[in-house]
Amino acid sequence: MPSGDYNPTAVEAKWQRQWVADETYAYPDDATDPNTTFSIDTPPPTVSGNLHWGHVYGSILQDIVARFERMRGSDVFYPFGYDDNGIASERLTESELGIRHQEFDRYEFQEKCREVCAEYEADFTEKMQAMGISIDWNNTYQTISPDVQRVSQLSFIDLYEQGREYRKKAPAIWCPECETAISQVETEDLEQDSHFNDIAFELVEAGGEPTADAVTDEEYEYETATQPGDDIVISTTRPELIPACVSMFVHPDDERNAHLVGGTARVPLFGHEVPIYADDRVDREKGTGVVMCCTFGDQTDIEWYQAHNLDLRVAIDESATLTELAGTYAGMQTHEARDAIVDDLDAAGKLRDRREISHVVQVHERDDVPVEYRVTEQWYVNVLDKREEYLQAGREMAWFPEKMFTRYQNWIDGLEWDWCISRQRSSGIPFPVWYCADCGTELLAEKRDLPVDPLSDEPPVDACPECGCDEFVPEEDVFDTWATSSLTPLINAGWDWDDEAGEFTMERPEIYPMDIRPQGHDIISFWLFHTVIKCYEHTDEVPFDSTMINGMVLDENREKMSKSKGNVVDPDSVLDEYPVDAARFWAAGSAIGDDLPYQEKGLRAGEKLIRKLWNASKLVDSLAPEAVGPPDELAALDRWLLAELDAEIEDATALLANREFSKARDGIRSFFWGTFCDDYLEIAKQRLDAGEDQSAAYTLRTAHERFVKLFAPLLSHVTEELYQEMYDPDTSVHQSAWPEPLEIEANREGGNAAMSVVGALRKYKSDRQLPLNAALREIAVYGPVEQFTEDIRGVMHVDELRVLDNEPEIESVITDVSLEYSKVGPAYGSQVPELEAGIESGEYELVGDELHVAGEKLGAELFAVNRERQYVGEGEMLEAGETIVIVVDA
RNA sequence: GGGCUCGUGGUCUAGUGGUUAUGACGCGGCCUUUACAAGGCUGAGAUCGGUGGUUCGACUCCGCCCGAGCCCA
Repeated sequence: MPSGDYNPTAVEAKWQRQWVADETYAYPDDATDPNTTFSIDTPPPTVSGNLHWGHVYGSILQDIVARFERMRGSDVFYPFGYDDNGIASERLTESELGIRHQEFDRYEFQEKCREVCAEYEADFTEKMQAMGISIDWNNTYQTISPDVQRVSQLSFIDLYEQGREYRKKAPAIWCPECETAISQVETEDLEQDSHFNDIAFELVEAGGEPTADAVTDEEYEYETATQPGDDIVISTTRPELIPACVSMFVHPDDERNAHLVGGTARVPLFGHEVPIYADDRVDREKGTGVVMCCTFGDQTDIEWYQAHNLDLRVAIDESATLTELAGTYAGMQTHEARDAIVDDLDAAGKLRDRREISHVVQVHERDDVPVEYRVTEQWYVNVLDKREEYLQAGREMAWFPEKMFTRYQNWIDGLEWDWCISRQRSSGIPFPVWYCADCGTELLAEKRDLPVDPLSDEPPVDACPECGCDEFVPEEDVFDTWATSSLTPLINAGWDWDDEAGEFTMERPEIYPMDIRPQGHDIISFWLFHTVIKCYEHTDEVPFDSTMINGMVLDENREKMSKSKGNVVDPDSVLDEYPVDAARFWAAGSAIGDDLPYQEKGLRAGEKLIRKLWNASKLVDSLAPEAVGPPDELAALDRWLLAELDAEIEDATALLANREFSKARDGIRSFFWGTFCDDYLEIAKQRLDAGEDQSAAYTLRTAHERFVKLFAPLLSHVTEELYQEMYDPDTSVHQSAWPEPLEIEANREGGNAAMSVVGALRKYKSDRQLPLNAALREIAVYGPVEQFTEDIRGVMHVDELRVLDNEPEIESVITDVSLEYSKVGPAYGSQVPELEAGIESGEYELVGDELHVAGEKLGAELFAVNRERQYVGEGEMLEAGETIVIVVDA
């Protein structure tokens, strides 16, 4: 039985261990009915570091949903995965061991990744279990495991067979540090200090005659080139790219330089001649109006390369080293070459100016190294051709909150590239592909053989079906991380290929499509999108019935947490100090989709609620220690409490079903604290102290058990302790049934009136600095409290309470007339100010139940008369809403 | 630069056209009612980011501006 102070440290740890040992949250083996399963597809955390506060927040929100749906009777499928293939995990391994992947044989490096990830995963698992998240620990996966590799390769082959993948040699975004292609979504902007270098190219031949304006433009820093041999000055932050220069551009509206179009210029130091074109993608705001195009400095260069069919001059290789094309600079790193070329330009008199600027560069998000653009052969998934269909797929999901669908829509609207899924990395899932050494035909593995590794496995044929050649080149690339982590619904459902039947199958068809996909709003665009479209292509079904989008966790000052700012909240130190249930209370304070600042006072408020629940439970247990059956007749106050609780249960259920955690939490909390503890419990205590009272005992236990259940999804540990101590030592509260309304008839109006009488008497005593248990000799009440007089008397220590049949002697003075604007507005429109002026100046009359003002007659429903009531009889009158309380004799 | 979201007492937050704007934390005052003083009662504290507009009426709808977050360029 609950006694003493609540000890969360011991209690929480006890249940956490027991839940895991008992497999309390295991998904039943025999579940087969899609209508009674509730499946959650959690995005597996990328194994790239330790658990952070954002994980804590997101996990708790998922867990609240899981616990709520479980109590509502569903077989909840709540798996857990680790995303441990891909660049993030490789980089973790490199930094953890202080190595570079290039230094090792591929398999050796993979082994090291497995070892490092295993340590991090074990630690992560321990922490998730120490938060009591109701994950089914029998259903876990790692994206690098052989069975997931099989799913991933099956997905590749299926999409290939559907004609939705292609291999192409094209400019791709490249990380020179990781030495791999990366996708657009893996880049981010970074503000960097740099220099603008004004470099003089030599005009070889103009395309036409310059206008008079061109030559005399005085606003311009440099003279316009008009004659062969004149300087054309360009500004660039990347002078090391001039060996890769293939053309120059001016804006079509640029009259000053219009004559250059069609001509050619000579690149300084390198001497090659490049054509000059017009293109409206030239930024006229920055630089000199003339720009160079190199293959490749940025995305515009790629667009120009494709639009104007330019040459390809590759001056930078996969490791950001200059190539032979760079002549004497070959072998230098880009930053070395940059300095050397600037020095040489200066020496040659070609450097006109050099000034410091700060500008935004595209970097790889994993290492902040500026990306390059390289023409390489990569695999792509078609996405651009089905935008409308994928948008429709997104529309078919329920979005919590709805407004987040816009993110998905904007992402699709802005798509410009197909999805590059190949990576030139060591540790990842291999493409199940070989190429004919002779004709290049693509040969895919047989589905039954998966997973395969082309580097060690043989292709499925002895000779090329196209040319008969018997030599094959294995594909060395591996899949992009998201090519696999976008398959989690299929991984969870046990998607596979039945070779005999020649069809795809699912081990757990009842969980697919999955009921909910929770995630942060930052990953809607790539992770959610990719998951929706890939699963949709494989199954012709949208993989999720609903998606729940949580906001970001911010620091106490509402700023984003980041290591560089040093404002990161460490979960371990918070959970050393506060119970997990307190963190759960804090997390449940979020409106879904909104960002939530970490607030220590939020955790303290959680602690207070836990303590209040514990203490109230102790009192309930001491007042009604044994289970009692329903009495023949429930007292009016008990019916009132249970009916009010019914209403709260209906509200809370609807709110939780709609993932409105904050409102559900605050509603349950304030009803429990205010109505149950402050109002009802004080009275029930009096009744039970006075003697046996089956009605009160039954109501106390019934209501309390329902509170324990209502709080269970939110405060999962303390409720488990209370439930098993007080109600059922053999069942977890989390496996018990969510409360249904009892639908007891009650005089709710009378009960509420009685509570306002109690409130008024408390205020009366408080105002007079009396103790709350001070006795009052006699009071009179005018209001519907007949059934509650004994309750009021007991709790407020009133000797005599009379209920008045008639309104007591009251003199009322009209203080104001207020209009019912929602009715007056539509009816009188622009006349409203006249009515208001009439009331304000007192030029109105009350005739019967009509208000005559400004020449209009307003019916009773259009206004209300406010009166100040003054009691003129014996004793003192207190206001208690509609009810009147008179303290006749204190 | 573009899109989306957010801006409400000192702090966090409810409130999408109509009384006196919700609650919590903090703050002031009072009260030992044997579950809880980490409690109870009560009080003060907000020109609802700014500015124009629509409307009889705007925290709420629209335009612009400022600030923050995310995504994209």
